[in-house]
Amino acid sequence: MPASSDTPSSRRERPAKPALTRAGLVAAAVAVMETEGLHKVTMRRIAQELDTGPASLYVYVRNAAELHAAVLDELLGRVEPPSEDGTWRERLEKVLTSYAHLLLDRPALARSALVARPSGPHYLDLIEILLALLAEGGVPDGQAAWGVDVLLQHATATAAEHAGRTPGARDREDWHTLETALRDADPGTRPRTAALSGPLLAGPPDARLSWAIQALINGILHTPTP
Amino acid sequence: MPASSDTPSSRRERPAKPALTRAGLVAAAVAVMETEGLHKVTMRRIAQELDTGPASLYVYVRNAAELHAAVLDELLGRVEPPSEDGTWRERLEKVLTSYAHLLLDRPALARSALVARPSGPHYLDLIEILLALLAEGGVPDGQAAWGVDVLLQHATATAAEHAGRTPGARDREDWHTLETALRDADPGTRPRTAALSGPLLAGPPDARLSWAIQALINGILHTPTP
DNA sequence: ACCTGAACACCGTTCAAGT
DNA sequence: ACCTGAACACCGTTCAAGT
Repeated sequence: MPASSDTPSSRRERPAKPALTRAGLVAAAVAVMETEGLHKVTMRRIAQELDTGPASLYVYVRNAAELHAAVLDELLGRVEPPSEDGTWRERLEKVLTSYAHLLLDRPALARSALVARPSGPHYLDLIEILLALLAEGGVPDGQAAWGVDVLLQHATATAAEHAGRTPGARDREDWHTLETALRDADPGTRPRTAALSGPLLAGPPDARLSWAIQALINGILHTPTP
Repeated sequence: MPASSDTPSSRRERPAKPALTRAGLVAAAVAVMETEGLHKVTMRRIAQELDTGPASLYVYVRNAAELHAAVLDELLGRVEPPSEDGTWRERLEKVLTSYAHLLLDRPALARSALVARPSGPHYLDLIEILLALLAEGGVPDGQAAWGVDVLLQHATATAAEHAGRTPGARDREDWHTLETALRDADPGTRPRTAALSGPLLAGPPDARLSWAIQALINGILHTPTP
């Protein structure tokens, strides 16, 4: 620990540049993500945060994508573990909802989770938890294995999808465009869309997520693998 | 028009720079995407293709994301319409499979489809088709409306997910990392994962997609909306 | 081994100026 | 109105050189 030779708060109160480690790098990246969003988690920005040049980071991380993946896994550590009481279905829904909300609050991370192939320890923990709950519900092994993928994929995609809907977001317009396109569908050429524009757009995200999770569970439970 | 003082096919046979239009811009973008991939569809690259500067494109398109969305919608026009024969389930699966394969062949586009909020005419056509098929199957309106979202989301996410698995891909490693992480799961700490690592990884993409679509349909069919 | 300054090869977007 | 050169403010990654 070389953080020794400093007189009490010398130059500008900076806490004596700690040695660079992978953990420190990831921690800095998480901090920047929480305060400024994932789009600021760039090699250059994090390097600056750590008082070095971008080239230095490549000692600990293969590329920028790997850094984003590490940030994601860090966050996955905050998924709430299954509660003690309730049916397996309720507990399963709770875990997935907790996961979804984590991402719902971090739009850009949700989008990156969809595109990255997570493989960190916290992601593996999450898979184990979901498999255990499905086993508890008596879901056959093969269906459980394939089902976990579908469940996580849906929760992630939903978070990424609704991420743009928040007040201050850049891409609110995209939503508005789709909304009006559906609402203004011509009953002549697109009758079903016109008739269902209400339900297509209706429902708070939470209600839709909850319904989708239950529908997914029902499907997984009742559809044998080949 | 300063392109006048040319003798028949002067300088390098270039076919007399056609007037710029939105359609021409999108066509150029689609061409570049098909030949070089979406990551080459940048404002600068397309501008170069059209013999102009990047600033000129902003007359027809608000930003790069809108250009990508236009390319996506163009491609959605190639989804196969439902066949005449077969049950509604079979026809529904075929449409979704056709959609998924379109994206499976274009990794980067699949990823962008997941993150963009499509609202083009071809996307609306697709929604109409899916709603009609679900109606034919007797799926209640509310469930059909919410179900369409889940079905499209799954097909898109699956395409994006398996996109990286192709031979020449950059991110093959991501897959390999997850694969070995699952296969090497410690039976002590992650027993379910260790036991199911086979099924978790098994199955050709087509079989998994087909199973998931059927599971989704079953779930949608048997889960009433609130 | 670890670290880094500097460079390479790109981006998207804006804006003042031209036609 | 439409178009554009040039600039602004960024990127990721590599590499030769330093310690």
